[in-house]
Amino acid sequence: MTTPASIFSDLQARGLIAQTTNGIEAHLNEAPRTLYCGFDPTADSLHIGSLIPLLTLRRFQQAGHTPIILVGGATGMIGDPSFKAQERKLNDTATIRGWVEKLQTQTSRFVDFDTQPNAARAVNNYDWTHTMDVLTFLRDVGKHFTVNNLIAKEAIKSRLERDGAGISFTEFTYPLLQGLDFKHLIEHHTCTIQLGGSDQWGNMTAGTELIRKTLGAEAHVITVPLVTKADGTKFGKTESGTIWLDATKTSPYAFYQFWLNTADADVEKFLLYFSFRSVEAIKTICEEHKENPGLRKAQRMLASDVTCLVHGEDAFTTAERISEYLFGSHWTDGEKKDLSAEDYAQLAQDGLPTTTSFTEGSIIEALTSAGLAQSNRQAREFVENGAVTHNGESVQTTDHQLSTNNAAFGRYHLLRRGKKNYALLVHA
RNA sequence: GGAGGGAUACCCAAGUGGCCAACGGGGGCUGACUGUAAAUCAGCUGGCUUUGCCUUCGUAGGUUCGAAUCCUACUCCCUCCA
Repeated sequence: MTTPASIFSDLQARGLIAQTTNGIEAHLNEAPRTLYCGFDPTADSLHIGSLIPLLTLRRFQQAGHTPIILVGGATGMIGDPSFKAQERKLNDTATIRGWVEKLQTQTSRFVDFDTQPNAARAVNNYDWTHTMDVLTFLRDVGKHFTVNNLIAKEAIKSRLERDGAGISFTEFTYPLLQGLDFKHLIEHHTCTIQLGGSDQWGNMTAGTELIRKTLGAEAHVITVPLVTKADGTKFGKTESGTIWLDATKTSPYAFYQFWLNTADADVEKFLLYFSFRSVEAIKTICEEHKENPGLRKAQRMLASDVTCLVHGEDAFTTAERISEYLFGSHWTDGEKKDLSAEDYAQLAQDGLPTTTSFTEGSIIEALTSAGLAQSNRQAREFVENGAVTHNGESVQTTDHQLSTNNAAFGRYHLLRRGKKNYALLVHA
C-alpha cells in the first residue's frame, strides 16, 4: 500500500516519472496534496493514450492525495498546438459541449468521488474563463508571458520552423490558458501539483511561472512518459484504428485483444504502467513469463487487469470468453468442438462485429458487407490467398455461397479473415 | 505588387506525348514459420460484371488518333525582392 510519502518512489519504480520540477519529492513527503490533470475534449471519447495520466491520478488518490480531473471546456475551444504539425480546425461549440459531458462521465470512473478525506473533484476550465474579458486577460495573464519565452518552447518550435505550417495567435495563446487554469486551481482548491503527459511540459510550466509571478507561490509539475513500443510503432493504434476507452467505440473484446497482443518486449513495461499490482508481483510474473513465453501469462494478466479497470469485470469475462471461443481449441483441426447455438448468440451479444438480417450471397458479398474486406476485389484477393474461413472451414473458391443451408444452426456464419479478424453474419 | 519554383496514389518520391493504374522506398494487408509473439522470407496494395472495362496524376477548359506529360485560365503552397 502506498502512502502520501511513498507514492513518488513507487511511481519511479514503475517508470512513470518523466520529468518533475525540483523539490517535488519533499513537497509530497510533507503532507497530502491536491493535484490535477487536464483532458481536452478533442473527440467524444478519450483513447488509451490518456490512460496513464488517469491511472496515475488514481494512484495518487490511493496514496492519500486529492485528485482533480479538469475537463478542458475552454482549452478545447482553442486547440493545443503542442508538437502538432499543423493548425487545427476549430470544432463548433455545441459539439465541444457534448464532448465535455462525455469526458466528464468517462474520466470519473477512474477516481473516487466519495472516499474521505480525499474525495476527487471534477472541474471544467470553461467555468472560470468564459466570463473573463479580453482586457483583463491581456493585463492579468498576458503581461506575465514574453513572446520570446513562448517561441522558445519545444512544443511550438516545430510550427515556427516548419515550411507551410505557421501557428495562429489563437493556438499560440494556449499555454496562457493552461497557466491560468493552474493558477485558478491553486487559489481555489489549494492544488499545488499538475500532472500531465511529457508533451505537456511547456504548457505546465507556463502555470508554475504564472503562479510564481502573480502569487509568489511555488507550484509543481510532474510529467508521465509518452508510451512507446519496442518496435517503434505508435502505441494505441491497430489495423482497425484507435483504441478508445468508450465501449461503444472500441468493444471490450477488441480492447482485451489489444492488450493480449502486447509484444514480449513491452509487456513488463506496460504492466508497470497500467496495472495496479505491486512492482514485486509484476516482476515475478514477468520472470515466469520469460520461462515459458508461449503461455503469455504476463499478457493475460495485463489484458485482464486493464480491461477490468476500464470496462469492469463482467465486460472482461465476456471478452475473455469470446477470445476463448475464437482462439481456443474450438477451431483447431484436431478436435473441432463446435460452438453451441448459445455460444453464437453470445458472440453477437458480447460485441463481436455482427451483421444481422443477413439474407444470402457469395463469400465475396459476405466479406464486404461484414466489413472484413473493403472492396470485392480485395475480398477475392483474400479468398485467393487462403485468408478466409467460414465457420472454421477454409474457403477455397470465390464462388462459395453462404445460405441457411450451410449456416450453423441454420442462422450463423462466422467469418474469419487473416488470423484475428472475425465477423458474424446472422440470418434474420 | 514583382521574379522564380512546386502541386503525382495512405506518406515520401520517379515519370516531361503512346510500352502508365503510373519505377522505387516507407507504411499497411495476406501467406509460410510461430506463441493470437518478435525476427525472417514471399505475395498483394484504385474500382469493377477481370484475357477486358471504368476512374485517378491540384481545378476547369483546350490541342492531339492518343496527355500525368503540350497550351490557356484558375486555386493553393514555397523561396527571393518590394
